[in-house]
Amino acid sequence: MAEQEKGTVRAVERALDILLCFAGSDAELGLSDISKRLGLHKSTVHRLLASLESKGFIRRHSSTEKYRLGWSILELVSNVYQSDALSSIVLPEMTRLRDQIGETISLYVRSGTERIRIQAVESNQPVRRVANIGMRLPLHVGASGKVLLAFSKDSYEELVRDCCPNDINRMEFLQSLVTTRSQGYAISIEEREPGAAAVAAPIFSRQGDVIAALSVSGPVDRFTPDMLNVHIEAVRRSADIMTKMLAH
Amino acid sequence: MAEQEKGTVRAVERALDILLCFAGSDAELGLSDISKRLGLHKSTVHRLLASLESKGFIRRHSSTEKYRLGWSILELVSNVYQSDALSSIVLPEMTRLRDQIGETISLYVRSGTERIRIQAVESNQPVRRVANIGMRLPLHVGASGKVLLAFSKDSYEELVRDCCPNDINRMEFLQSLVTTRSQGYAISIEEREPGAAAVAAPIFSRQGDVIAALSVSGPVDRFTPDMLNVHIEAVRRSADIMTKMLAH
DNA sequence: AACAGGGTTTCACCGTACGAAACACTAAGA
DNA sequence: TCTTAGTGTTTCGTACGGTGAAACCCTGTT
Repeated sequence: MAEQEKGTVRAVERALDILLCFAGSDAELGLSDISKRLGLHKSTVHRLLASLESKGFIRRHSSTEKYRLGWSILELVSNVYQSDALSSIVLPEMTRLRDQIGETISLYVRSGTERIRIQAVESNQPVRRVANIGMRLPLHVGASGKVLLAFSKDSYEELVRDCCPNDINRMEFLQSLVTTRSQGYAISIEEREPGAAAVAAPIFSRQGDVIAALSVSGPVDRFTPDMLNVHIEAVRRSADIMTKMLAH
Repeated sequence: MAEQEKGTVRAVERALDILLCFAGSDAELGLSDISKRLGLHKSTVHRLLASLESKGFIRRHSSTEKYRLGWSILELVSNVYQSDALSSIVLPEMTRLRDQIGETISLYVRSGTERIRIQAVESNQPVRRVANIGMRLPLHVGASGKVLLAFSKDSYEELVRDCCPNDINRMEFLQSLVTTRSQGYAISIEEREPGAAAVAAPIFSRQGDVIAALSVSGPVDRFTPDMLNVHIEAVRRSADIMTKMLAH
């Protein structure tokens, strides 16, 4: 479990860590599962779960008696999208782009040393990229990660220090960012995941800051050199349209 | 703010109450807004917000400096749907029903004395019902509420005690539940909201418990007596199909 | 019967969460 | 310019709330 930051409430952080145990694919968890996972005493977890349950963030399944996420999360999710003009404004264009090129479209934002997929429109093809909203991915690999970094206003020193793992060649890391920046897009061929490829381009705010990466992704065998050029052209055009949309 | 329950952690409940301040349409809130709304001291709210922010449940907007929901909510929402077989399994049938009759389709579950819309497929018509997922509504009014109550295994005494407000005629309340139960569906004509009408039917679990209400809703002028019969027939058939889907 | 593993309850204690107050900053009004 | 109002941030003493430990309860397995 993470160390407590200054000015925060330990009990609250612990409760939120419990919630985040469900951020993966675990549908339900028992009290002991959580206790072991977080290294907290059973009675502590019991109380924290009772608190989460009292506010509807956790519920117990009627037959298994194990804990699941509650409906309060749903109450909040509408607000996430309402308050985030970005993903709702650009959704129609993402859908259009998906229909145009037939691959899965995703929108990523940066959060510290990671990127989060905040919106996605999946391909309709039988074999497709599954794009779970809310998923966190490393920034240093993948087309979208490279775009978010390359167009970031942080210095290269900061980027290397914060986002480049020790087992990666720093010069190559930087070079890929420089390349991405001059090209205006980034490509990833099985860089993050075997069998998957992606092309990404940056979306800018009114002030010229990169605020998101728009990504086209799919099975690598569909990303032939010819198709790659088509995707690059399309994703860049759409990202430009979105940048303009967000300026109004 | 609600009283603290036994066996819960006050600090955690307070933090979750802060999160639930965003369950409405407030995109962003200031520290003082929250402090006033919940009756908590500013420094308390400050600490709780720092805790929520440390785990990504809250973020501060770069220009306004006010608080908004964070991306951690998105991380959890995928799991809500994955772990809730109900809404993902029945979504295709909801979409088909929407395409068949052209009105907004919603799925509600009961949570205490309220119902929550856990899934929705909106009409494509220019004038339509907007259906925010996660929305909480009272159980004692509206077609879906009546369905959830009428087919509940709770005794009528319990239902009246828990769900019937004091300013409502209890005999009429009970009578509407008895009617709903014998008909197998419920109708609401501007009962919950001016200009809106709905028809709802129950979805049952394998064990015969009502687990959700399937609702068709739209502008009341479109719910003529003829259309009403069409909607009743359609929603009941779909609810039956869904009940069978969930049995496998 | 014993054991394991799930969750629930009780209790002493101490350190964590709290409220109060001061502080810092900005904007608006006189 | 000064004052006031309002926002958020920091500091500090204290008491009570959160904690871990242990016992307990229940169910299932050997």
